[in-house]
Amino acid sequence: MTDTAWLDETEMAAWRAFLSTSHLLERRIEEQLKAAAGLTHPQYEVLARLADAPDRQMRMTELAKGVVVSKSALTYQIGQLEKAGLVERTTCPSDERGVLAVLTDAGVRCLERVAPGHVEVVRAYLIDRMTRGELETMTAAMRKTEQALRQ
Amino acid sequence: MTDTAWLDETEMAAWRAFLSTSHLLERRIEEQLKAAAGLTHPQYEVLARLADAPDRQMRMTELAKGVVVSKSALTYQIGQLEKAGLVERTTCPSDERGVLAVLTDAGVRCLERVAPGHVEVVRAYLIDRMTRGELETMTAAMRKTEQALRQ
DNA sequence: AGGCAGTAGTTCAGATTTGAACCAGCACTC
DNA sequence: GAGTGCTGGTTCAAATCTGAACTACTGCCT
Repeated sequence: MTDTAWLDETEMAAWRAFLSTSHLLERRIEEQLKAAAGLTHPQYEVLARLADAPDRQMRMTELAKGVVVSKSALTYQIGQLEKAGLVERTTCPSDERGVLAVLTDAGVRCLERVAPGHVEVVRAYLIDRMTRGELETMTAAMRKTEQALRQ
Repeated sequence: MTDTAWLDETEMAAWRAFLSTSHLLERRIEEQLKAAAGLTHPQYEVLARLADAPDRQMRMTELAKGVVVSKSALTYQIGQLEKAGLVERTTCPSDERGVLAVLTDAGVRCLERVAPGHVEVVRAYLIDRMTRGELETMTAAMRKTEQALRQ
């Protein structure tokens, strides 16, 4: 415990920049989605993931892992989206205890309506401010961390 | 609204990687801090910022901006840290409405005790997985976004 | 001085998140 | 085919976050 490998200037700057930026961006996205459609960011992510999935449906646990929220948070959010008519629950045919979240037609339309504004923000603040090279470098770096954190 | 500039493969991959990674890392850090000292990540950040500040003290608003939380969240967290004896509140001498959050000696000791483990995680999952070049590239990219988001 | 817009913090209500406890169904063993 | 351990989701209580009032003080402007 005595020989801690502290972060040097460069490393600390990198960490702080990463941390602040991710929080600031999260905030901005949340604000935009709330204003545009009354959605939270996790809710949007759920819709987006489902839209990409085969048959527009996914298992709860799989979805939770993709969106990176706890199982209980997902249960809650799917409940909200269900109330809003954007998602439906079905019991999984192959596994009786499983639940499939299915994107409804209303959900598809909602996503189509909201996506442009959302992408706009992601682009304006993050993507379009990087060169192609930076983009690829960052992705590579993020992927390494992501992989490590997913075990 | 018809001509949305969607994200191409590379851009989408970058965005997804960034998003997932930041959430996963946040989760891991939160878990580590909770286990090691019963602190939340924002709480740790408050202590760390104060430790770096002249006289180990900072104005509430300034601190809130640094840590990237709402003013009310900071009020709450400072309350918690105060209960734990790690921080104290002082009224600002130059501005009667202002409040200074001051790190106590106990706060310093707590930070000294917790910091190594925290840095360890940041290093193990993020910093040490990047080359120096990647580190610098990422920092540059993050800084651009950060600056844009801070107006 | 007196008034007034703006800033600093707090309070408050409402929404969301998390981990732990829990129930049910699957899968494997003996 | 009963027993056992695991996995999938939900429920629950507690903690935290946010934005919207609200109060108090500052700094100008006249």
